[in-house]
Amino acid sequence: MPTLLDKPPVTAAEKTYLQLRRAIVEGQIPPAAKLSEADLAETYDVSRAVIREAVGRLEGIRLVERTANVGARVVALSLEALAELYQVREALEGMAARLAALTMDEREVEDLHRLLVHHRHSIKDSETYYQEDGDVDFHYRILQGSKNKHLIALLMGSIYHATRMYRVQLGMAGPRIARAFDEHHHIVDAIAHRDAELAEMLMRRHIQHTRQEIESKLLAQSTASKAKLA
Amino acid sequence: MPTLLDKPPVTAAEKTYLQLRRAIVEGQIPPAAKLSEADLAETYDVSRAVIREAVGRLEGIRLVERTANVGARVVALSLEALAELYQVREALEGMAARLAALTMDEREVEDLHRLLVHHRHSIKDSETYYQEDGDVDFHYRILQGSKNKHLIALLMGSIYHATRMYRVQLGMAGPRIARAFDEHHHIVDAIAHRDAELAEMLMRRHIQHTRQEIESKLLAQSTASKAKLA
DNA sequence: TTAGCTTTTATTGTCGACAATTAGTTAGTC
DNA sequence: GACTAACTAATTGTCGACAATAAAAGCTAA
Repeated sequence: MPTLLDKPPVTAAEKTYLQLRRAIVEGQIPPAAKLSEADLAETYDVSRAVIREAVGRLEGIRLVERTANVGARVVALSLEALAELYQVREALEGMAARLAALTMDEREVEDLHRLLVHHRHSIKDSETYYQEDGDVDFHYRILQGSKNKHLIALLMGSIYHATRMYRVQLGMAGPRIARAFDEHHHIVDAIAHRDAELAEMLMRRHIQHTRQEIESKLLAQSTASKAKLA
Repeated sequence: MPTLLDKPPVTAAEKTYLQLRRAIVEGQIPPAAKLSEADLAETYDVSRAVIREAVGRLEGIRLVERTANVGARVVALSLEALAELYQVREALEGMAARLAALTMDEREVEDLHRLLVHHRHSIKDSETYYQEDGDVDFHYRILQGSKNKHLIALLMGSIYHATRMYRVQLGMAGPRIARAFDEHHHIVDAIAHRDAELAEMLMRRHIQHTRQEIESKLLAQSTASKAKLA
């Protein structure tokens, strides 16, 4: 998965930020967990100042909530927060698809088609191969095609991490394969035809479906844990 | 203007953050200016650690860009950055209006109408009274009506500050009065009628018009400074 | 046993100092 | 005069220590 920071980190704070972000998103540090600066400083072998910088940045991308004089905590996952996240994502990625339809050049569109062909082969060869990476790659390409750095920073610097966090916690292998592929295909067609309106609409619908999938999984999980109590 | 942080700041870092943010948005610290931690620490009578926290937060809301080992600089204003900002704003506020149409209750909608009536009187009594505040208040109300905390945080915590910064630098007194009022009115009508689609469309168009206004002002200003050289 | 108050402990916020890096200045060469 | 290398100064990044605050623990009375 390409990231905004493909360059190696320069400062210890940045390196620690990346490490912490990964630990949170992948679940080593679970949702709602309290973050202790002293503990983390020991774990990562840096001073507390470095941890504070890193945690401050994690707060900025909404993976962490900080309370003055109390400390920082990983955000808790909830249906409400998920809905809010996906409404934001829908708006931003809809706009990204719209812009992509207007600004992507022929070669970029070709690359996108080629990516789809590649994904189709992956689906046939192995249903577990390239599932989430394919989806992420697809969205990444559209986003780059938007040519809007602000949009890119918002989605890749923040939204996508939160999205991934839900997936990891729900043990989701990746997005729906066949239907998602169809949706990808239609989106690319709209972009290729420079139909910004349609591209946006299809992307937004695609995001809505993804949201529904995660919501039902989250509901099923909380129902299952309730059944355990009975 | 109501802010997300109506409570007085608890920590020195937060207080300094608010002060710095204001200084940047209102132009006391101009765009592209280099920020010196030592100078700022002296100016605000705090330690450098406090400044670093505050500047880190300003980076998180994209008012400041930081380079490792070099320092921080207020973002430069440009046509390109303005376009990107407004594309993001359009997507988010369009979504906010859509959600407001779906979630605002009758009393909230009434309050919104009352606000419009109040604005109409302000326009008649004095064309300079409540111009920008009215617009901001309007958008604030819609945003609150969306009931999406993530959306609210993005717009009020970041986007609106950048928007204000452009206005201040361009010496703009506020938004277009008569036409903006009409647009506000249509948006409120759509919300009152629970027409989410229309509310979103009208809000997005409203934002587009605002963008065009700022762009032409920015162009006029850069043309004028070029004419001075000749 | 529970609730409220006080004390203790742990943690966060801020400080000044040292280490590391970059930008600016100066001297030498062509 | 222009360019380059070396040196110096300024600034940023990180450190450990102290101050301030909240949470936890302990004690007492009802």
